[in-house]
Amino acid sequence: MLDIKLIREKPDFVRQRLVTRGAWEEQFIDGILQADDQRRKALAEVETLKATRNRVSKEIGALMGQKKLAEAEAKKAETKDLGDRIAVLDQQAKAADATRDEMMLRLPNLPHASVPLGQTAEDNPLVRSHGGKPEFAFQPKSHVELCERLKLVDFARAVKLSGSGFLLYTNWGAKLERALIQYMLDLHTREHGYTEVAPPLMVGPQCLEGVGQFPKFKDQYYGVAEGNDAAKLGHLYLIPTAETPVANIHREEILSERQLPICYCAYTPCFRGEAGAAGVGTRGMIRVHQFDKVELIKIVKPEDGYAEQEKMLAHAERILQSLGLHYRVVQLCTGDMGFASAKTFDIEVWAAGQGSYLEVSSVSNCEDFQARRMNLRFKTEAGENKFPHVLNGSGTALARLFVALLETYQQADGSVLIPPPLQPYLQTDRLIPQA
RNA sequence: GGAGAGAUGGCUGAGUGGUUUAAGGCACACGCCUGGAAAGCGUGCGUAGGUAACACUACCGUGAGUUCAAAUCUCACUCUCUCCGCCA
Repeated sequence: MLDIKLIREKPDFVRQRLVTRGAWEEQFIDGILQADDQRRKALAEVETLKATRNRVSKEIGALMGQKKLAEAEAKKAETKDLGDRIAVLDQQAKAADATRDEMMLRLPNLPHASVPLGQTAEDNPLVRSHGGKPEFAFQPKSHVELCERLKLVDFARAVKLSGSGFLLYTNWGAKLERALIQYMLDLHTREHGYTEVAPPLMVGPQCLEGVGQFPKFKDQYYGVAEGNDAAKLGHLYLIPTAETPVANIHREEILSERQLPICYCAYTPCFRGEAGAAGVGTRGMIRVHQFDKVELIKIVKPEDGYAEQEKMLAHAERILQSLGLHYRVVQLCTGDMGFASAKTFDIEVWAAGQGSYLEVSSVSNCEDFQARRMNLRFKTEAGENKFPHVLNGSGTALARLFVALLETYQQADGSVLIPPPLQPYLQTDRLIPQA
């Protein structure tokens, strides 16, 4: 959520920044200002009336104490109709408040001044590239073929269980998935200073609203019902990312400055309806309804926000570097950024079988946008309450990383080499085709 | 699912209609005292809106209601704890 004071004082600046994102929501600004004005006018009036009422009520109390009942009754008559006017104005202020907030929740974050202007992913500048594309003396295979030959994923039976867009990892596939998760958690907790958490996989709507997934993208997530009670549908949602529960851990709290920065990492499955994404049925593991991810979350002082984002990006890159994968980092342009983000870097790993780069990480600083929505604050040494910056980054997403590993390390004989960091977890240095 | 108890500021804990616009304690900050510290003493110390600054307004789980006046009375809901049942 944006600061209402900023909208009030610099509406044109806010409008202009929103337009750089291609956000049609800038049209809400006039409505917000109008509702805000109505709210403030109603409040100013009703507060004066309440002050009067409080004063007279106190006088009545004093008169009753002195047994001056007649005078007390006279005073009561005096304030009799005050209550009705207060009720009406209270109602007006509340209605204006609700109208304002509903629109405020629909405004995306403002891009940081350093974010390049652009409309689509085509306009995202390359930041850097690491390693080079692996070269093969043979035609590299797609992960789908490799998975089938190595019996790592049973695509057909997953469909039988849950429909398209789900994966059934088998044998070494399941082990490789688990090894990757554990390797990444170990690296981030041991060497990058993150505290591991294992959050709930179902959350209430306030968490989705807190990080900015609601209300705009409400139709993209899985709501769950308890038993056959359809009335309970929508009380809980399957998390689309660990960001949803983990960023909300300290919602509605006032942290002390000494606690910052708070750094969490979490492994969770992620559930996404991907409504509107044409042909989820894209063969393979690249776009699925459920995938695993190790997520990084930081809550930091505003002045540290962007330095911490660089560090988080380096932490995610370290995973790919240590696994010997070729990747590139791009910065998202204004038009391609997510709803809550002020500045985002994506990491894309090279998938030789696809002949393309796959997004495996997105590292965003949401500044105080989410903190405002969650009412998450910290108290400075000077005793002032401020909103911290909240950062999230994938470190990294599985499925696609799995794809890149297989396609990068495939050999002419159909086997796949396991890079050294994963060997202790798997107790093998290669996967060999099954009979 | 059944029965009971409860929800007050960072914590603890008083408060059953009007000097409570939340007592006392702990913790915290500053000062005095001290060679230094502890103890002791003094001052300050919730959140948000509002103001140049005051004033003022709201908030005692949430939402409605009664009243001139609600932490306090009424109703509904939510959550927590204890016991029972079912269950991995």
